[in-house]
Amino acid sequence: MANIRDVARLAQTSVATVSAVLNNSDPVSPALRARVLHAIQELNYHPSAVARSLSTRKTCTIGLVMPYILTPTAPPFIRAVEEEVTNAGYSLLLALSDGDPQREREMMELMAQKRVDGLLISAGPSWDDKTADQIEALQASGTTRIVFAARRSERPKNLDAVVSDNRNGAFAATSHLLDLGCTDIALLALPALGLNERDRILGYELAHRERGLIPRPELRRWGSTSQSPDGIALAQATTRDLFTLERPPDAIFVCNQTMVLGVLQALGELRLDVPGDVALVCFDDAPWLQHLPVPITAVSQRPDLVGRKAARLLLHRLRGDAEAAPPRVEIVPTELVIRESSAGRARLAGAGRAATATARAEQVLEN
Amino acid sequence: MANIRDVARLAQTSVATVSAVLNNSDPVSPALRARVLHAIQELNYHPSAVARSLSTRKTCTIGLVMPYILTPTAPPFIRAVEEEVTNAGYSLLLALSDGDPQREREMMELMAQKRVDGLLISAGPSWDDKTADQIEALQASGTTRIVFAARRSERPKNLDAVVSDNRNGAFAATSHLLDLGCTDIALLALPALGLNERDRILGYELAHRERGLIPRPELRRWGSTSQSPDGIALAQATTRDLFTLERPPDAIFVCNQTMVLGVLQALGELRLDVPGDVALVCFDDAPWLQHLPVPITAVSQRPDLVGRKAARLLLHRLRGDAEAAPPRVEIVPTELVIRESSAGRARLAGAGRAATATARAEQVLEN
DNA sequence: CTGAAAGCGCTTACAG
DNA sequence: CTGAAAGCGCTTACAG
Repeated sequence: MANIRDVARLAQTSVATVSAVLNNSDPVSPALRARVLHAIQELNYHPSAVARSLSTRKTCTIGLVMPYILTPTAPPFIRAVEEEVTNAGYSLLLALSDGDPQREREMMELMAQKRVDGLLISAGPSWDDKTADQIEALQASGTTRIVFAARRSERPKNLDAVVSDNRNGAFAATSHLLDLGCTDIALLALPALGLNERDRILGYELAHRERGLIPRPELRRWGSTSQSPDGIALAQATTRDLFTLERPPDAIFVCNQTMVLGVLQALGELRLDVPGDVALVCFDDAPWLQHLPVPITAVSQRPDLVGRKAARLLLHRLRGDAEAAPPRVEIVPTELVIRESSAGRARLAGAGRAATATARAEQVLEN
Repeated sequence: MANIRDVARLAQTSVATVSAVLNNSDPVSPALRARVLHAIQELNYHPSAVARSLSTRKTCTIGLVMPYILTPTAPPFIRAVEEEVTNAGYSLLLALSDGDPQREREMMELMAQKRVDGLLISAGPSWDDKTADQIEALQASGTTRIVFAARRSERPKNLDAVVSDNRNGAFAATSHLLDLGCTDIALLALPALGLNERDRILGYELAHRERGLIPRPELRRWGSTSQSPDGIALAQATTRDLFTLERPPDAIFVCNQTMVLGVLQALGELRLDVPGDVALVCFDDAPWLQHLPVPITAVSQRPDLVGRKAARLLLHRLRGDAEAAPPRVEIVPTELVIRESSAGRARLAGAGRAATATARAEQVLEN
C-alpha cells in the first residue's frame, strides 16, 4: 500500500507538503495541491490513521464498554452514542462484557492500550472494587477521559455520569398505583446488584413511605434479567405464586418488559382480569405494550437521550473546554405513560367493577 | 505515560527484552522477566497498541459497517459478531450508516484509514455502484479482507457473504398459507431496495407459481422499514384499505414485526377474527408475538448465527488458511414457527368456522 | 510557500 | 539469553 513518501515522490514534492494538503494545516499553492491530489488518486492512497495517531497522540476513537446489548434500551442508546461520536469525527470501539467483571477489566485494559481518547462505561451489575481501582488508575494516568453512561456505580467517585431516572420512574409508577387505591402492590424486581436495579426498588419503597406505608415483604419478588424464555417463565411462576398468598396483590409493578409477558400469561391462566383484579405497570416502554388487548401502563425511558448526553459530555471534556470542571451527574427524566392496565381501575371503581373496560386512556406524567 | 524505554531503563535491560516478555516472543530468564514485570507494575505501563500496529502492520481490529441497529435482528447479530471477534483477540469498530450511501462510503474509507484487518459490511438498502466500486478498490488493495454480513448485494461479485434465507422463509410462510386453503394472500412488503427485501417478495411469488397461481397485484402493498409509530400507522392504513377491496384477502403475510402491530390494530377495528377471517404470518419472530391472545405464526431468523458465521469466515480468511479460496456465500436457514394465527384455520375449517379457537398449536417446519 | 530531519513507541532481524 | 539499530508512516518545528 502506498505511503506518504510515494505520494510526495510522484507529486515531486516533500512529505511535509503532502501532509499539509491532507490536513489543511498549511497553505499550499493551488498548482502543487492539484499535483498532490492527483498523485493520491493515482496511487489509491489512504493515509494511515495508525501512523497519524502515533505522531499526534490522538486516535480519534471513543471506547464503549457495556454489559449487554440484548436489552430494549441498548440499541437506541448505542445508536445515539454512535451518531454523536461519528458527527464529532470520532470512531466507536464497542466491547460487550456480558456482565463478567473479569472481561470488563480486560476490555478496559485493551481500550487503554488502543489509546482511545475517551471511554464510555456502562457499569455491569457485578461491578467490583477491583474494576473501580482500574478505572481510577486509568483516569489518573490522564490519557483517557471516562464517563459512566446508562449504568453508573458509586465507585469511583468523581466520575461524570449520565443515567436514567430510575428512582423517580419507579416512584411515579408506584405512587400512581397507590393513588388508584391499590393497597397490595407486588414488586417484581431485578436482582439488586446494580444501582439502576436498586433505584427502582427504592422508588417503590419511597412511594409507600411517603404515605406512611410499608410494603409487605412477601410481595417483593426477584425476577431475572434474562431476556430469554427463562426470564418469562420465572416471572410466570412467580406471579402464580403471588396468588397463592392469603392476601394476594391487587397490583403488580414489573421491573422490565420481558417479565411482563410471563405475568400476563400467569394472570390469563388464573383468569384474573387486568386491571379489574390486578393493575399492572411495567418499567420500560415498547410499541407492543400499547398494542396489547389491554394496553400496559409503562415507565418510559429515553435511552437515546442518555447516550446522546453521555457522548456529548465526554466529547466536551475532550475538547478541553471543561477539562478540569467538577464531575457532573446527569439524570435523564423518565415518563409514566398511563394506559388501560392501570387507568381502567379508576373507571371500574366508579362502575362497581363492571365488565372489562374498552376505552383507552393515555396520559403522560412527567417526573 | 510511560513507554517501553522507561520500562527497560527501570528494569535495567533493553527494550527488545521488554518486548520479548510482553509478547512471549523470545525466551527470557525468570529473573529478568520478573524485573521487567515489576517495572511494568511500578510505572503503570500500558503498551501502545498504536505503535505496535504501526510496526506489525496489523491492528487486530475488525470493522462493522451496517445501516441500522434499531431492528429486531441487529442486536443479536452484533452480539454474536462482537463475541467471535473478541474471543479471537480482535476489537470491534462499529459504524452505523443509517442507510445513507454517502455515509456508508465515508465510514468505509475511515475504516480503511484506521487499517482494520477485516471488514464486515451489511449493505444498506440504497447500496449503489459507487459504493461497490469503493469496496472493490479496498479489496484489491489487499490490506482489508471483506465479508458481507446479514445484507449482501449483487455487487461486488466474488465477495464472501453470510445471510439469512429470506427467500425460503417467505416461500415456506406463503406455502403454509396456501396449504391451509387461503386463496387471497396479501403481501405487506418492505420497499424492495435491498436483496433481503426482494428475496422475501420472491419467495411469496415462487410459492404461488409452484402451484400454477399468480398472486393478484392489488394484494401486494408496500409498508415501511421504519420501526417508529409511522411504520405501525402505515401498516394499519394499508390493512384497512385491503378490506375495501371487492375481494378482500383471507390471509396476510407481513414482512416485519413492526407492521404486525398496525395490522392487528386495523383487524381489531374491523372486527375481523384471526385466524377465522384472516390468517396472519409475520417475517421475523419475537417473544411477544407468541404471547399475544392469538399467537402469531412467524418466520424465525437466526441473526446470531449469521453474525457468528460471518465473523468466523472473516477471521478464518485473516488467519490465511483460506487466503485465496473462492468466495463463499452462506445461507443461514430460517424456520417457520406455526402458531394459532394461521394453524387455527385448519381446525376452524373442520368446525365450520366456530367461535374463536383457543387451543395452541406450535409446530416447527425447517427449510 | 517548500524541504530535510527528528520523533511518536513499538517490533524484529542481527550481531554478540 | 541480551542489546544496538533500523524501520513502520505519519506530524511538526525549523531552516531556507
